[in-house]
Amino acid sequence: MINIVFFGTPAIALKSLKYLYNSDKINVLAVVTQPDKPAGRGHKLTMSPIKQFALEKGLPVFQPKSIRKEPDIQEELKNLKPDFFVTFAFGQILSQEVLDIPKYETINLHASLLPKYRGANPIQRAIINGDKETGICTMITELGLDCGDVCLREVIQIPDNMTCVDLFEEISEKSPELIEKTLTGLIDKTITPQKQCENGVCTANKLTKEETLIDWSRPAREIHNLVRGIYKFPSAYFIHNDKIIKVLETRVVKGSGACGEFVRFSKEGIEVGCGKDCILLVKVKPEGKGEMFARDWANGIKK
RNA sequence: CGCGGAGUGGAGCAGUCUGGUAGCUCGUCGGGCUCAUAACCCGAAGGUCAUAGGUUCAAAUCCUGUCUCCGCAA
Repeated sequence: MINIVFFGTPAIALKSLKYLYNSDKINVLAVVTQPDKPAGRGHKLTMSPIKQFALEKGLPVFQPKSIRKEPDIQEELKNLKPDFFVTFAFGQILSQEVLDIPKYETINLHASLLPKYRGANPIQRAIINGDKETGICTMITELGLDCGDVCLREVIQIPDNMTCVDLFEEISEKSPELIEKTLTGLIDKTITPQKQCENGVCTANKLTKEETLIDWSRPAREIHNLVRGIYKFPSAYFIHNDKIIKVLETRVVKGSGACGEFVRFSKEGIEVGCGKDCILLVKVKPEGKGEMFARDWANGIKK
């Protein structure tokens, strides 16, 4: 039985926690997650999906504002005598004091093929950049940003119209077993962590508001990648009559026209001119409205 | 009580300020035409205007409560 403490916050890590909780090789001692935060409309205090699960199962939950600065919680974790810490989208930087707590190592699951896309936003970046494949890695956590030695990796293909929701789903499906294999492999010494090749290093920065505004002078292909890369949150958008119009689904089509101009209305949607080719708007979400087909939206705006 | 938008035939919208016959762009159904890359012409069906009260001779429209959906922000 391998004793672990699970560090995680958002939904993508939930399947992994469930899997490890139900595994007969793993014993989850406790869960560490971000503090409850006001979220959503009305600013209701909301707990993370990870905390919700932990509460249901009666697991101890720790919610440090910053784990580095809370020796009390560190002490409590030490008393649990964990073999490993497992982190997956936890959202806080660990310190050496924290890394020293588990008997063996701290294992992190990172959603990219390291050393590519170290950092905050690997999943969406892979799609936005038009990559054909990405993946998941387990690694030994060290102090730097996602720079530790890699234990196991798994490649995931990115088909042409995959959205980041699809990719999130696939990653959350495939991660649990990879984590379990990593833990058992490290115990059996069948896994030898490999240094990351320093050549291919690149970081995946957080998205800025500016990036999510569609620039019609870009090639249609790039706009399409942006749209599917940040579907369905926060979504790429443009402004029409002072309203935010979010773009949820697009296709690249042949054609030409002035950048940002509605070139053609069809049964499929609205074709808009771009830097190269045209982008077909299929589904949109105008400010204050629900999701709708672009063709329906067009019915309301044309005079 | 964080700020704000919206609920009108099957879809997307206008009409609400300034109360007085339910309108537009589509879809559907029927008929006609056909060269038409959003086909075109003619016709029809389909709405207790989210919901509950109130004001009024008269409410989609003004007032009050409730429900639902959404954008920002975090």
